[in-house]
Amino acid sequence: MLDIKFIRKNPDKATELLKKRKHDHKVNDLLQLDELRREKIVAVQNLKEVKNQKNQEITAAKKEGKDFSQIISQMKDVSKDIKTHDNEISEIDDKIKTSLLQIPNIPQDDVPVGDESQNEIVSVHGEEPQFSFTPKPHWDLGKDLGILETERGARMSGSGFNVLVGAGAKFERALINFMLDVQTSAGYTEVSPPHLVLRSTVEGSAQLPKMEHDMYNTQPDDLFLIPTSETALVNLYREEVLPAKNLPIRVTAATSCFRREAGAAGKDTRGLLRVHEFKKVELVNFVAADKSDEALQTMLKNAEAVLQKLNLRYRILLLASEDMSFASTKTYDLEVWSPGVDRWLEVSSCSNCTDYQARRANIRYKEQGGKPQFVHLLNGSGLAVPRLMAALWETYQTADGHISIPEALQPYFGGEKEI
RNA sequence: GGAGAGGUGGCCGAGUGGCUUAAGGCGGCAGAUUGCUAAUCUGCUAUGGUUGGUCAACAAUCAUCACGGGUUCGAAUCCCGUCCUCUCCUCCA
Repeated sequence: MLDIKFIRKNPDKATELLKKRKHDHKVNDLLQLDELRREKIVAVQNLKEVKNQKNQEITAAKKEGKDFSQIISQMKDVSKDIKTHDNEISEIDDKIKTSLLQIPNIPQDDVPVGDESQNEIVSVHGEEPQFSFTPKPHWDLGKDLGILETERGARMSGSGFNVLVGAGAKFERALINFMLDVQTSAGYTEVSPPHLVLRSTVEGSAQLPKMEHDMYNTQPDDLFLIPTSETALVNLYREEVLPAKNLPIRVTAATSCFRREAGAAGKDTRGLLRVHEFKKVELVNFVAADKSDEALQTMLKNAEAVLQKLNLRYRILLLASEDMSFASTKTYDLEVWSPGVDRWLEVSSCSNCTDYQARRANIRYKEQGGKPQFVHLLNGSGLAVPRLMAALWETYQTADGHISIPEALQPYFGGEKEI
């Protein structure tokens, strides 16, 4: 969430910046609540001061054996007033919090304004692969080679679920190990978090209440299946004050991700393009407030490294203000070229969320002798497995319907060169 | 799942209704002293909110003893609920 002090001091600026996201929030209503809250606090604070004084008088009187019944009868009313005010304040607090949670983060100055048609292509890398034949889409390759079972997956779990078999399953495992090795040698610490998390954890990473219907919830314990390991990783240090010398903290995790994708049925869902359960290597950075711009560039390079080592054609997009996720101030997407489906596929999204998530999850850092302040959080994929695998299969397919193993992956594949 | 014990500041640990603006210790910071990497002494030691201020140092004030309710003029302390930790039993990859 945003800092209400920022909104209080710059209401016009805040409104203007949020317009970039097509977010028409009633900032004035929020500020009125804020003012009311402060009035109430001043009032109740004075009452409590009286209460504390009188309590001391009672203590003294009792010690000296004097009568203090009159003070007590005065205090009954004061205490009642305090309770009334406190209740009102906590109601106002709830409203303010709800309001703040509906306000997205503010885009940075160099973010293009508008919807996804305004996304900027920053750069395109690698050559378009050439074929002497018509390249197959990955679902045909997978089916013909017996390594991807979409029908059997759907039979056991419904549409949007698939089964990898034999070399397909091995390919996925090789890819994950490869990507984790790339990121850990780039300085990331590997983490294996839970896949089920508490409601409060999901709230901490800003996915509730907005995303509730996009997530799988389990009963009777009310645990949520993580839609991305970002959910777990961001919460690693919730409610903590980190020593500044420990920063930056860079963590990576390979986890399954679970998404209901409600409303997306039928759209770009074939094969591995959009599934309910998939594996992804995630990158999360906790950095000092003045280091997050730089960290975003580094994180983008970390994600790109995977595509480069696999010799894939890809491009970098700078997302427009309305296309970014709620918490982000600036987001780069990585899209890989997938010749069989003849499309660019999104395999990573790297965002600088500044202090937006940290304020909500209360993650701070502190210089020795300094004051705590909120860390800046960045997250990015490094990368999402199914679409990357689709692009690899399609790019590396051979005329006789096989798939050659990219050189970088061969060590993870027992030295084999072809499926 | 069953039985029991517990949750107090950065850490240890006292505290069974007002004398706690949380004792004492450890650690940390600053200073004093000492002929040396030690000892001793003194002071300081959290977070958040609100108000005042050249919104920066700071000052005042309120809140915070796992969390949320309740009883009371008054709660770290009593009552209820929740969460977590430990021990034993049960179960189990």
